[in-house]
This record gives sequence, structure tokens and C-alpha cells, in this order.
Amino acid sequence: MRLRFRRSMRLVRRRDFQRTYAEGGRARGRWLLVVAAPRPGEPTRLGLSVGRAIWRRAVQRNRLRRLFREAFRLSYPDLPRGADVILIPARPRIEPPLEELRDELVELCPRALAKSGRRRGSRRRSPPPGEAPGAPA
RNA sequence: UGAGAGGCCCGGGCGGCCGCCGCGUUCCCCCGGGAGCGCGGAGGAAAGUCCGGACUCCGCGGGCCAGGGUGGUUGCUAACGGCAACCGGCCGCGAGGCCAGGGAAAGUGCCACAGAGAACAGACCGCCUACCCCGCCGGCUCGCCGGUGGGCGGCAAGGGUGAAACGGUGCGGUAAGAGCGCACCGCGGCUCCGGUGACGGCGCCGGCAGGGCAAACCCCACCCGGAGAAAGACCGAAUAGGGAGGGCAGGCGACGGCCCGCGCCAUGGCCCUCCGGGUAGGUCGUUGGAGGCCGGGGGCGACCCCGGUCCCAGAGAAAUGGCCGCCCCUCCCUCCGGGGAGGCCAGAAUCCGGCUUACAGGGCCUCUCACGCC
RNA sequence: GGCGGCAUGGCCAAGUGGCUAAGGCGUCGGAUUGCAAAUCCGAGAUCACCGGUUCGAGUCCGGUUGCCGCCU
Repeated sequence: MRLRFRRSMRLVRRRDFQRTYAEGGRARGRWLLVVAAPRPGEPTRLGLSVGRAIWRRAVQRNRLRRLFREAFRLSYPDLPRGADVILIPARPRIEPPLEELRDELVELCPRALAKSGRRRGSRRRSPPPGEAPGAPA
């Protein structure tokens, strides 16, 4: 079958990223940190986050992003349906081979998805700015 | 052949399969989109953001001051702190290279340590005894001569200090010395000549004034309003809130009471319509330009003019990727069949002109020096 | 993408162009003590890096690197 990957399958909006971070589960491997949140009925989408701390130079950052995208494209049939997935490099200064990326992606995605939905204590909503923070209830 | 100098250019190539982004076009469509075809899709620095402009908004009557920048001259340019040619200084046998290269005789400030002295000079070690004074010795024509020591003085040559010591070398001169005099060099001034000019040259004069630092304050000449595309312009939900109008309900008034109707009332309530601000989001700005290529012409050159031809990435958390084969280059191993590893620095975000910085390897042109040969 | 600022021992930091680069905390060595604390004495610096100006640069001027902040 053909393996297409279009812009409509990308996470683009800040809201989508925030929703996935807030509701999604995480799984870390040798190369990848996967954040995944379910979106039942919708096609699975990809988000990328490769910061300056990973590689200082833009060439290497772009290289990582392209590898991540290619791994997502080629392994798309083996991924869970109906989810938003954000890929983050697990460590700074990595140069992963494509095949290992594909294997790790297929392995980590279901694990991250399984851990999603749990309320994370650190992800609480901040109080409205008008109220005094320590006021008694 | 070897060693160098200057300038320009490239920075892997071809093919196959799977993909990505933009535009155009045809078709399908459940109006969200989708399919096919065609075209285009990273750089020499896209980088740093160091200068200069275009563009947009804000500010603005003019001038001066403050502040910042530039700094040989003449040009080039939209402009520049860029570039070209030329001038001057330093370096190099040379081709050439480097220079923030105006003013220190407008003023202020600084010059540590060392040294006698560091800026209207000064005398430590020294040099001198011609003049004046004193002591001693000798001579004689008896108040002078010679020697020696000292004082008062003269001097700045030599030593020494320093980054730097109030021109340098030589000769004359002198008690010793000193631009004191002379020659050459340096420096300053004047006339003339050449040059648009920076400046250069011939001649004459002056006997020497001028320490250094202006990337110290400063003076002079010239330039500069501020912010930056996340600039800015437009459209604009949902929810909450604001304003205007109307309706209903409400209160008050007149008639003896009630209902209807009428008039008045103020704020609050409900509903409807309209208006404005504005968030999410969207559209524009946004790529046709001081543009690229080819040809011709002008100029030493930077560059300019004319003609032809081409349209050449554009956007969003952001496309230009993955795999394979062949070729090219480099390195390693080799049983010479081959095998293995590697191929720079680096990724557009409004655009353009420069500068600076990073960079494996390679190509082209011009020139210099040394040696050899013809 | 744009606009600003900073860099001096392990940490916090002063520093008119003139030295052997203040000071505090900490560390180490020594003295003191039966052992410690306190106290006293001492040690420890490529001034982020590379050039330039100057007789002389932590300081002045260019460039490079790293870190921090603001606009959204």
C-alpha cells in the first residue's frame, strides 16, 4: 500500500500540543520520548518538538525532524489508530538510524497511549491571576 | 623545476523507487476536500546582526545644543563604516602586503618604575680654569708668569636611566663646549612649477622652534528623528460586557370605582433590532527586484548606459527528505581480483547592497623571485 | 525572526590606562588545643577567547564564543 503523509496529519496548533501534553501518557526509549493522547475516530497525527538544547545547529535539528517524520510515515500502519503523538528526542546530540527509530516508535506508542488519561499532579491548572494565592477557602 | 604574490570560480554527478511544500490547470465532490498533469523548491556564506538602504507605523514649523558615528584625496553608488584609482608612511630582493592615515603652534589631562632631569627642562658621575677670589710650590724684570688644590663660575661632548632625554653625522671652532660656524640629511617657512585634489618637484630663506598619547577629554569637517514585518492594514466568530432604539411587564397621574385607552416617569428585569471596541481565527503585506543571463558600448577601475531574453522557493511550529545502484575524489587494508570507511562549513522566513566570521577538496587567469636549458 | 545586557579564584563580587589584581564566604596547609570550635599565619587567577591602539590593556577599539533577559 502507499504510505502518504500530508500536512493534515500534523499537529500544528498550540492548543493541540497543550491538549496532548495535558492528557497524554509518556514513554521514553533509547532515542525517543513519546507523548500520546487518544483521539477516537480521528486519524493519528504527529507532532514534533526538537529544541535548541538537542543540537545547537539547525542542520542537525532538521535532520532529526526529518528522520522522525520518515519513521512515522513508514511505520504508520503499525501504529495505534486515533491518537495524537508527539515525538521528542530522548537525549541531546543523538544520530539515530532510521530502522531503530521505526522499531522504537512502534514499541513506545501503545505504551504511552496506555498510560494516558491519568491525572498528573504536576499538570494542575494555575489559579486565576486576580485571586490571592494563599487565601483560605 | 622549485618557492611565492594577486584575482575569479566550483563546492560532488547521473539514474530508479517511496515521499514532502507551493503555484497553475483539468476533473470529481458529501463544499471540508480529493485525484491527475505541468512548473518551481536552500547558500556561498541562507550564519553573526556589524554598517547602509527600500518598505511600514509613530513623531515632526524652523534653527541651535546634547548624543552617536565617520576621518588622506578624487570618484562609484539608492546609501554606506563598502568598493575603485591615486597620494603618504611602514614592511618585503620582488610580484605585492599592511595602515581608525585630520588637528598636539586652541585649551585641559596623563606619562608608573628607573633616572640628575619627563616638558615654560635639568646637572648625579663628569669636562674646563679663559675671567674673578683664596691657599701652597717654583720662577723672575716684583706684580706678573707657570704648576697644583679649592671656591665662585662656565659647559652639556661622554657615562648612566628609560618606551621616550629640547635634531643626526662629519669638519671647523673653543679653556672645555655648544647650530657657535660650515657641508649633507632631517625640520619649518616662502616663491614658482605640475596635479581637480591628497600631494610632489626646483629654488631660496630660517640655525631649530617641534617630546609622546586624541582606539584620553577635546577641536575641526561631514553624516544621523524613533521603532522595526512579531512593522503595519483589513475581516472577524463563540462567551462575557458597553451604547442606542423599540416592545412587554412595572410605578405615578386625571375621571366616583373597575377594565380598556391616554399622558408622564426613572432605574432595574425580560425579549427583539442595530452600533462600536475587541479575543480565537483568517486575509493582505509577501515576493517582479537598485533582479538573473546573453550581446554591444563608455570608463585605468569601482561602475554606468543601451538592446534582447527569463520569471527563478516562499509558509504554516515552519517543505527541499528516505532507501538503492553506477561514476568521480580522498584515506585504510590487500592474497592485486578486490574489500571497507569517508566526501566541507552549514538550512531561506520582508527584501536588497556590503562587511565580518566558518569551510574538506578542486579548477582557471595574471604576475614575481631563484636555479637550469635553448 | 527582531531588540538589549553580562562574562574577574569553587561562590558572591570591587577594580582612575601604571602592582605583586581589593574584599567577603568557602577549600587546603601550618600554628594554637587532650580533640575540636573560635582565633592567628600562609596558599590558590590564561581577568571567556583572538587581534589591534599604547612604552604599558582586566580597563580603550574591533572580531569570536558562551550565558541571561525582552517583544509573541
